[in-house]
Amino acid sequence: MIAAAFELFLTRGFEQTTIDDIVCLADVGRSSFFRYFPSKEDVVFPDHERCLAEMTAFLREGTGEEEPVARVCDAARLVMRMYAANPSFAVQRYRLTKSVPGLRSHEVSVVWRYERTLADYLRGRFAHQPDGDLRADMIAACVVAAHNNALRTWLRSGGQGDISTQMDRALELAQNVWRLGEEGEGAGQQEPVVVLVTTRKAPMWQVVREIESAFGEH
Amino acid sequence: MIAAAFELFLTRGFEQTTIDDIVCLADVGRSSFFRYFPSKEDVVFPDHERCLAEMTAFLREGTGEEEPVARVCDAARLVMRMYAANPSFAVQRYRLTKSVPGLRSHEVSVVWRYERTLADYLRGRFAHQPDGDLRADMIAACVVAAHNNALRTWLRSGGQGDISTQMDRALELAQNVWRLGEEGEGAGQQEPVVVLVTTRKAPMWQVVREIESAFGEH
DNA sequence: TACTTAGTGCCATAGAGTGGCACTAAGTTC
DNA sequence: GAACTTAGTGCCACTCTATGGCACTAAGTA
Repeated sequence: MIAAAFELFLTRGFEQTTIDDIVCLADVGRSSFFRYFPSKEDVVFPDHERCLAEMTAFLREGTGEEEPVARVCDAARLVMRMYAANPSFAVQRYRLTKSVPGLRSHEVSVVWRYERTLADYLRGRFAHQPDGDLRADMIAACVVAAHNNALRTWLRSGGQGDISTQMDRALELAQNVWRLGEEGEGAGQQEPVVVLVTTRKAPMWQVVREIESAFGEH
Repeated sequence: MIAAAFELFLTRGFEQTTIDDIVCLADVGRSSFFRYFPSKEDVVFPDHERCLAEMTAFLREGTGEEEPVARVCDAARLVMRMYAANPSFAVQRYRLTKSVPGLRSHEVSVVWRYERTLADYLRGRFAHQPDGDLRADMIAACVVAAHNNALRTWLRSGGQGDISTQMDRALELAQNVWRLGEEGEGAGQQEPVVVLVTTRKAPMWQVVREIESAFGEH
């Protein structure tokens, strides 16, 4: 059915293809189509449901000791692998999705479910932190954006070359942004820290005066 | 029509309400409905199209001198103000959207258009930077996530109190994360900076020694 | 042989969304 | 003032998605 659907979608277009056309070509009954795919759009994304379940399981099976951001990055890589497992199919689907608004919005809501899955995991990990929910949502959004950026770059190039190196670069950037953020805030609230920022050109007497005023009565 | 639709949606449910029901109650013709709203879902989000146009215009009318991240945060505030202009309507819509999957996915694709608008603006501003597109996508995703987090918190509380303070907090966190990221990379390469990190408990002689070693021959 | 159970196909139905046609009300041109 | 555009509206017919009910087959089971 998937093969038949794609053949028709790519030749005569998505809207121009009816369910009847597909089931005729695939030689199955009309109701069988809807038994496997909830809607016409779903035949274009047949493996997302399974991948989403994998991601949920992957995040659940952690020990709770892992670095949270690294964990969601690894979870995002599951989606990447699903695309990379079948490059030509992925590229065909990308071109189709790009040109059909209905498919695009369907894909967007699928992506949103991935993002919610990641965010819910992070919310659990950040439950103790102040602004934990906010940070969780932002990090999840960041990771998904990085993932999609790398994925789309690869898809635009026709599925040539290696995705994983570009994906690593993108996810690493996301990870760095949030690693720096956590160190700066987390440690800062436990114990007061004095940070002096100046240039080498500053005269020493001025540096010493700034230190004295920062330390106060000490 | 909007009032009639919401009255029916809230009493008997979204799926249980047909277009005929709405146009009967509103006393208009059936085709008039589709002349104003492309789909049944769109009657729930009547002002997003206008708001999206406002956001596009706001980002276009900039001089190009503004801090990019601050600019997209201000753009996000346009959406907030649209919700805040009519709190009771916003809360009704929130409860409706939360419970109807079809409306939820429709809202998600609307949010996606906002995110793309912000990302496209940032891509333009970061055109010269390495990884500009990637950073643009991630920042846009972050800002949207922060905005939605604050907005949903406010909507869950029933639209009570002031959104803008919570929104400021959320957007400021997003801004800080990306400001720190840029300073660390961009400014750090232009001029060497000495950063001294220590605690108040450290004895002064040790602080001075660390300063001397940091400044070296100076 | 009779009885479940999963999988399938066929049929009827509701309802979304599209397009065509006619009508009205307003302004416009001659 | 009469004929003519133009926007806005209502009505109607039609296509297609999606749902649900019913019957049939095949395979295993008592």
